[in-house]
Amino acid sequence: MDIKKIEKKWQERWEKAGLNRFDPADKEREKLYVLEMFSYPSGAKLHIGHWYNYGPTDSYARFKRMQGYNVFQPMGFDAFGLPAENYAIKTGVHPKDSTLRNIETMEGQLRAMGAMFDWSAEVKTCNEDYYKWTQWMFLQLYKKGLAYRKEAPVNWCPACNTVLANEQVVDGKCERCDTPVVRKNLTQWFFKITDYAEELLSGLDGLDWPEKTKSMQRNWIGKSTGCEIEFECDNGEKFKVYTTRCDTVYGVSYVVLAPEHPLARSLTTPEQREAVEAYIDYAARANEIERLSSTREKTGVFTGSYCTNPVTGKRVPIYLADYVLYSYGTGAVMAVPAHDERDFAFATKYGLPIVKVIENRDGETTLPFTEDGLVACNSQFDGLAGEEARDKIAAYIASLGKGGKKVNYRLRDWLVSRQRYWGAPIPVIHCEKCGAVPVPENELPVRLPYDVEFRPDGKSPLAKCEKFMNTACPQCGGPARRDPDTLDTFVCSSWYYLRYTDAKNDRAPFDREKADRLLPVDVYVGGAEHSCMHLLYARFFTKALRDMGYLDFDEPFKRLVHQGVILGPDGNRMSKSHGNVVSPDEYVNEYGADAFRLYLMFGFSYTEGGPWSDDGIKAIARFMDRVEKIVIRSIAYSGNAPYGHEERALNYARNYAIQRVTRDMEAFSFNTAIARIMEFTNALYKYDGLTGEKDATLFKACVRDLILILAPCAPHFCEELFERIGGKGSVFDESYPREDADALRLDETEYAVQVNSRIVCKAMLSSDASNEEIEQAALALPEVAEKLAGKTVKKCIVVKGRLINLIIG
RNA sequence: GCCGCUGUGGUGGAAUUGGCAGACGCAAGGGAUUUAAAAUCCCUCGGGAUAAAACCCGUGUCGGUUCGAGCCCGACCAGCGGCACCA
Repeated sequence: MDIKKIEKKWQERWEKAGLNRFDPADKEREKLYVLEMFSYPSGAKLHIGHWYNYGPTDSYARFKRMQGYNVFQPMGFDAFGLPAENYAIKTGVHPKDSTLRNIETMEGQLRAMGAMFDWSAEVKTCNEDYYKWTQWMFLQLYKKGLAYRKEAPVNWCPACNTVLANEQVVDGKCERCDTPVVRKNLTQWFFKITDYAEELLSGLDGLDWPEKTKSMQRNWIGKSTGCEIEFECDNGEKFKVYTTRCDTVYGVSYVVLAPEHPLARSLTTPEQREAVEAYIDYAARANEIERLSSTREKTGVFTGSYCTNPVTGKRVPIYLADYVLYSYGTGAVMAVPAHDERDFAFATKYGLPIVKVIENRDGETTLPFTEDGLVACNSQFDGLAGEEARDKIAAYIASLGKGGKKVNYRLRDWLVSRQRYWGAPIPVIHCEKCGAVPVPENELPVRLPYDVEFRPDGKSPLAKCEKFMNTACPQCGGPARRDPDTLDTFVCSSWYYLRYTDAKNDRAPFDREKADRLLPVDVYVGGAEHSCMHLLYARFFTKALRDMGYLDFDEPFKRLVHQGVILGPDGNRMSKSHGNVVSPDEYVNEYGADAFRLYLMFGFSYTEGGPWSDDGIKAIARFMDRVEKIVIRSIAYSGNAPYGHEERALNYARNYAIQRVTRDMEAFSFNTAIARIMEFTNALYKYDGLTGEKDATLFKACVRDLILILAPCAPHFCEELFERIGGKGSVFDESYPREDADALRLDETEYAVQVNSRIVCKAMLSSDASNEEIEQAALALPEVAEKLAGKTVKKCIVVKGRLINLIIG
């Protein structure tokens, strides 16, 4: 078979017949939205990871199409982002030019793969017709109060004199120059994802996602139930602390505010002023490496002020320490050194009292004792423990009007500003009179200018482009400046699955009816590295758009599958620096797209991945060769043998294969699906090799089914074979074979016969025998009789169709 | 430190979810065909023991539950991934 020729032939036919497209007019077939995470065009070519993601998933989509679904499988490009910009900085090639060029090659390669992508729905996030709507999304969130601006610390590289994205910070250092990154306060745009923390958490329960991914998201959201407690300072100022251990409130020996806490300075006494200022300065300068270290010694400073524990009435000193995070809870904690390791370390260092108020129920109480125990502090709560103690004490605090139960989340609001060029400009205008004014929707898109100096020199690249920056305030008409920042690329990818449903719409980001019809995505396939970013952001967008009335569903991705990672032959992640990158191209050239896809499907457990090895790729070519040969042989097959034992065996093999392959394809268990197809092929060879008259009708029907069940996994190849045996039109317009339950019902089943749980022999027993009959048959076996000699059967276990176990003694 | 996952032949990986461990392949060895090679086809292929069999051992380690454990429970070891001063 001339692979190159048939690939081209069928790809053209599919395109012409519109076979790859979702048919919106067809209301008969049930829709099925199969989505692969779109491509990131940072390199010019498809790598094995793309193939591994898209090839097998396309086979799944084709399989579902044959099962009668109206399948929608779009593809596009996540085209904004740092790599293109960094490449530009290095080489001088404009990000737009390199990106569009990369997209063009990748698109060609994706088409050559032979996947049934619906290219009529293609999106490229860097094009105006897309980012216009990304900006529109920003404006809707802004209107809804879900986008806001505040000053926040960002990663700053003092050597490059620029802000870095989180992804650019590797082990606390700048990825380009290895300089430790420091924090710097800048005014930034945020999305209020925390408003949805609870729903993002509870919504996970109903999703058909890998448990690992769900637990990562749960962890990331980090719900914690605790208690807020208000402390009043000597000067009358009040602040709240947050604790999950309000049962230890009787043991508070000091309180700590984060150095950034707004009361930090006002609570400082004149004598402490100098030390406090020095400490605040020190904390602000602490670099990422230091901050990341949990073994770092605790530091802090006394403010000079005191406040009162509302439960005990005791006065305790107020400290500042950077082991308290301003961004979590209230930015202030009560310190109970006896029952918290951090407080214990701090109190020990600064000579603060350590007061034990919880006793270990089962043994000695060695401090710090951080587990649940009995309250023991001469209070009305003595003797209570754990949750009960916390409930009662929280209720008591609430009754004092000093706080009460409170839920907190670890999740932070999403910082979306980037001081970068290659992204969607933030559609906001800053006016001296009116402040931050959103760009009116009818003025979108805010175009990203082409001629911009994007080499880093400490300023946002767009800020240096006067033509871009200078504009008029939409509110007062006076001179104003545009926001010089661009949106995080994750904003672009948070709604692309919606745009696919209506990619050409120039009046709206998507049509509600179309979106509601196609969504949610039925199966979403992509790498696990996006567990806490993209997948969480996309869920947030869906929920926010729902609440704004643009959608009618709660979750974007019903089922999620992560393909594994194909590593280099040395077991390391493929990378240029490791020198272990394997290119798919040479294999695709030599063996063809189908063989390469088949090999990826057969050689790995899909969700596991593993080190690349081409050991078996020849075997796949051999397998395809065997299939082709038997198909050709079947064409001239003749014979009219009566339906006998061999025919039944062949028909069994056929139906067994259909049954198992159907199940395995559904489960993304591609390696076993192909193993079953190989077995069926072997059965055909076996039948063919028999002497005597053959049943040509059966044989041809079997060969036809072989082509059909293999078709999703080797599309061009099977189209060609289907045509050879006289099939009309596309094999993908055929129904996927269904197993015949009768053919799978055998008269006799092989049983493993055990005596005292050890296998004695095997026996063919009637399939519809009762347990008693099976037992009798087993007892009649000579091997069993031998073991039984003189002993009695105490128990008999029968597993229908599998084994019988006689317990004797 | 916390959370999660994984551990099966020389090798990639299976195992109907508690029921014959090692499907399907690869590699290896032997044979057929061939002047020869490639290709193709057939046989063997977890370990031990044996002339061969019966038999014994075997799913990271050690225990447990069960008629029966790769699968469930407990403790540990190793590797991978995520989070990490979240009060």
